[in-house]
Amino acid sequence: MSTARTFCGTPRAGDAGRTMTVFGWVDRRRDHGGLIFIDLRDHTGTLQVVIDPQTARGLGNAHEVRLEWVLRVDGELRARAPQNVNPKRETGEVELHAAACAVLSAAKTPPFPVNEDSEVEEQLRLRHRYLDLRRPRLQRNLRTRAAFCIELRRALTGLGFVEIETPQMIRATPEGARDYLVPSRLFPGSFYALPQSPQLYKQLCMVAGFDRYFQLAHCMRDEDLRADRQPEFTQLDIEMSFVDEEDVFAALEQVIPAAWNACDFRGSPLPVPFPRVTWKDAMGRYGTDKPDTRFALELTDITATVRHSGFRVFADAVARGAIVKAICVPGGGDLSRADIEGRLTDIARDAKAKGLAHLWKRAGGWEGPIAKFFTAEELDGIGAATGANTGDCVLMVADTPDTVAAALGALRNHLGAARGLYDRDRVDMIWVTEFPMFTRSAETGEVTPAHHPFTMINADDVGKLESDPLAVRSRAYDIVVNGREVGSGSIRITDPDIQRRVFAAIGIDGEAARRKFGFLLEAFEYGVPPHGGWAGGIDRMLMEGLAEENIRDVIAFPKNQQAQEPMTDAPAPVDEAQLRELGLTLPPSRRNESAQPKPPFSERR
RNA sequence: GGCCCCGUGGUGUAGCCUGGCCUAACACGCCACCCUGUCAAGGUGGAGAUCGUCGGUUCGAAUCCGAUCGGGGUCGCCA
Repeated sequence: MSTARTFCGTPRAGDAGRTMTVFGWVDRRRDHGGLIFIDLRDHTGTLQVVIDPQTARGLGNAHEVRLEWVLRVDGELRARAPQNVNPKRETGEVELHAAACAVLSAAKTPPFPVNEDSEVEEQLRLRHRYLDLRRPRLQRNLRTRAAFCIELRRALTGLGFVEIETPQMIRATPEGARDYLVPSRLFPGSFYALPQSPQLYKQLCMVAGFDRYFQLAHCMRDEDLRADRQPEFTQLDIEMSFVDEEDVFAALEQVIPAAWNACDFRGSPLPVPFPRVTWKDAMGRYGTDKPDTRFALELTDITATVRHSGFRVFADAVARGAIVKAICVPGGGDLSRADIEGRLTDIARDAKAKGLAHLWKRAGGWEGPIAKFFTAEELDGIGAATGANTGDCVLMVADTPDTVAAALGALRNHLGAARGLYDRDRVDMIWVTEFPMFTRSAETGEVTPAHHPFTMINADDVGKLESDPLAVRSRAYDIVVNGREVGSGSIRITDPDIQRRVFAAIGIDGEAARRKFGFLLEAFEYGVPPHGGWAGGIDRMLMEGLAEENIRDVIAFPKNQQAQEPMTDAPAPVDEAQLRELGLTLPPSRRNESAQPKPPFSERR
């Protein structure tokens, strides 16, 4: 088809009189009997094609044309009569009078509307993803995704970053998420793993002298899915040599806005530099390490105020070492006792809090079932600490610092969304810094790295590595957008002594370290530059930019919640011969499943 | 693995709480015919659903109960 092609969305009044050829899908048809209008669609928009008796010779079958048929139309573009102009349409001043119309492909009636973004059951959309992708919203999302990525590449390349591909089949590491494994044919019983991230390879690139690396890296993690989590996703991965945090921040504050602003996300540029909050402040003020800073509703500590109060629940808890914190809901006077003791208390309890106390500040003074337990001074103190005004409601939780943060943080997020405390088009992209180096695992009680074990620690805390590891701050940092973590990074350890002591803190001795990460440690013995980097979820950034609530809507061919792909029915059993070649045998209980593939989606419902 | 929500023609919904006027409604789509200026075209007529599945309660179940399957959200999990 070497014919010069005109895109459907492009002709304007000034093009009237031109003879042109357009290709596209039938978006709508309006058949008046003797006169037929067809709106032909491609990715640029739609163009009205007119088939009338004067020009319709040879187009006698035009009445049979249906939605989603693929047509080629040759004709003359004409200006519409003034009364026929459609101002709602980009191409509304013109129309193409068909001289010839070729059906390149007929189409079955689609299983759901393609010419509009109506709600459709997601499984059906995924089953016919090619039709879903043909619809306007996903066309926009994926084209924007491509634009975003090309701008990232442009900006990074302009800053001297080198794009390097790292392997997709690598050695499994037991740490972190569950690996997807790939069996080796030549070494039966041995497996590759698909990368959870290119972490170690990019550090090796630093050793290799590629002092500014980047990659739009595919990462695979076999964990349960969420609205913002797919088993296979894409990270903007960068690493830089001879840098500290400020250099990494500066690079990303240049690169991300360059791409973001080129996409005109939500109509406004990203504020630069990104505001910073330390992990400690984030936990204290917002109750989470990924705060949504679009609204205030901050946590305030009222432990001292209620320590000796007559409200025994608080006083006794504080005596046992608990803290008490509060959030003040502006205008929360409209929260009923049923609201608070129902939905809001459920949220607090889900976060392990034992309960949720509340006080209303009314015109006549403090009210609520527990108001009577506090002195006037204590109530004034709570009011002063929380900044409560008449008409507000103060919600309080007494517990361990972690539980208080989790409960009030969850309430804060809930109330922020439910009460519309922020502009929905606002985007807050912030740094969270100074994460703790280690956390204590809830179930095993073991000390584990909060980020990963190659993260450098704060120089001031080196002395605490053995004596008080949980107090050691790391040089790790996250980027958080509207309360969603989109990426994290750190300055890495290049000092063998520090690395050894960090491993020791998490129970990895020299022998284990050599076994697991020997290639990295050995590489570091040959001249390693100080380095650090960052990796961020492209999909999540696009979600925020495009205001999409689900990661699947920014990915061309995503998996469903069971990590299946309904279009191809992956994963699927394989032939016995394939297994044999790989030296694999399924346990008898699984053989039947293997021998009898699941019925295809169409038969499964 | 836990918890929550959803499942009704091709699509999206109503009906369900309070069982019987449901022989299941509406919009879009689909089919046929009419129609030369529409653009969410219009008009007339039509086809299309054993209400996810199985079981129970009942004289009677889309509706109540139980189980199960499928989808989504979430907690755990995601160094």
